[in-house]
Amino acid sequence: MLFAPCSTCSDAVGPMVTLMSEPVRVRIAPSPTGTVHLGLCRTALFNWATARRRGGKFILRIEDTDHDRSTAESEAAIVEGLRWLGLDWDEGPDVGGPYAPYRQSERIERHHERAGELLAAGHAYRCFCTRERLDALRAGQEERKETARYDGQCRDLEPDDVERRLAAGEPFAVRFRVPEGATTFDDLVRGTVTFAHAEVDDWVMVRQVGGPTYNFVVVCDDIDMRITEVLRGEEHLVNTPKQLLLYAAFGAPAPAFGHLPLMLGPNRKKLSKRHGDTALGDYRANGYPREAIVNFLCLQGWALDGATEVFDVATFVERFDPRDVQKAGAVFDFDKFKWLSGELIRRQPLALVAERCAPFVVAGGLATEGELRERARWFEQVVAGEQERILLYSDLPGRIAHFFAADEAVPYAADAEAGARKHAGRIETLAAFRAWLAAQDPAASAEVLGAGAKAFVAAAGLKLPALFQPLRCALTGMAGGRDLFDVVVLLGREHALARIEAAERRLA
RNA sequence: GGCCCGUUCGUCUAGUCAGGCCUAGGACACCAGGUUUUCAUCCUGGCGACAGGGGUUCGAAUCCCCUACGGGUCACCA
Repeated sequence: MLFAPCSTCSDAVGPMVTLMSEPVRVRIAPSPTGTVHLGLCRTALFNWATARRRGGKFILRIEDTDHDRSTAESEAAIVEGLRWLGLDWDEGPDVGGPYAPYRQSERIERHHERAGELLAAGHAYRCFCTRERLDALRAGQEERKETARYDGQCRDLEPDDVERRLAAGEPFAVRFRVPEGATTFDDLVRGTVTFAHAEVDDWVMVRQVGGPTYNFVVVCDDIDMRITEVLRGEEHLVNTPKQLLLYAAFGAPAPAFGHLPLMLGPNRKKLSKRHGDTALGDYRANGYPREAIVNFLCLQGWALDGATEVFDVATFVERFDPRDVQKAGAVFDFDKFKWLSGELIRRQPLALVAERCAPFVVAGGLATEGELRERARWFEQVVAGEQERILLYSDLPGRIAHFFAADEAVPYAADAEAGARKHAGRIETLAAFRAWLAAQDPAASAEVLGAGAKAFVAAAGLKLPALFQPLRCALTGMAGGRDLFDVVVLLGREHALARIEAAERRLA
């Protein structure tokens, strides 16, 4: 439908808006009960991409209805962690928005109000059953190998009876009255899914003590916040009929649902702490670039074109469609994650890599932040030689520690020293090379020194390793690594000479 | 156990909706070469999968059914 152009504000806004499909509103609704799990990050990423791609809104809502387990620290960690990944939200507890508050614990009154509506309309009923009775009921059902479910004892109490018990102050829970029939919905990821209502229990919406439960508040809030699409983990698939029934009871349009495949551990079960790190903070602390984390998370259940593995988040936003998401669970491949990390680091600008590595160098005790800043150009050159060799930012300190060592005490790795000692004439060769190096122009470049060194070796009638292996050990104490003359230049000639002289004693 | 979902190389996946373009493509890992003073990068090659069985069809990884296996979920947790 088209609107007649408004005379006072006649631009394209009116018609444009109506021509576009209704703006999508998606959300991520974590419970602040622990560390920021990678599964949450992926769900957030997919929802965020949905909103950004289609010009909609992405909302952060904190599900802290479990008072005992929810903490402010955890909420802060979620906000901080998701932002660190590069996600942003249009509405949330920290940024506000038109449907505030965005913390469920602050919406309790509204939930009670909504429960009252369902009670009044007969879609819900009060249940006076005690915990003991329910426990006994379940125990009996389990013993007879029956499906544990509520037996409907309070489903059709006489109104008088209810009044009397209320007046007597008997505590009650509110249960949803599940109707006969079945619920079918079109899952964005899985296609048509059907649940028979006989399988859906008359579940508790409001506890006797402790307030409204998840399945109830999530729907209340999603309705109030005008959520149009729900992308969440597959563990929620079985909750969907309960929630759809609630939308129907409220007479509210239901959002589209899409259930993402679970992220699995090597044991093919839900990724858990037992089989490696699951918290975003672990990867962050281990030196994974945020870009690699995002890229890898994209690859868990989704593929760009089946061939391109490395891509940026803008490309993901441009191309992501929940309908392309894989249905089967994805086993978390730690090796590939690490490979991707290295791949991303190699593509980053040198200055950025240096900046990201610096904290790890400081934490490794090699230098202070101030020292690195003072020698920023030098440090960048040090990083330059390692950029293509490290997989994680945290790999750097171990690889460049020798630059910070005392010349006479460069730690020699066993394989480096063994390689050096293979050469019988090593001491003489090193001494001769030291004399040669001392005679070179102190400002000579690595290229010039390298070419000169090769000529030196040839003139001495040696093979290249006869010089390079002992020399590499002398300068770096390592068996492999960057161009040796880069090391000489970075070290400064005096230090290089001192290290060679020390090696002449240490390798004797 | 009931219900629901799923099943392509060891792993992540393309191809499945619109059956022939698939003697099933890419990536990680692994193996073998090459490049490099060394290590890493990089290049080349190799290994390696449509869970099984029926059907529909001229033709099935793709559609249908059954079986097997795997996962999720069965709370007054979220």
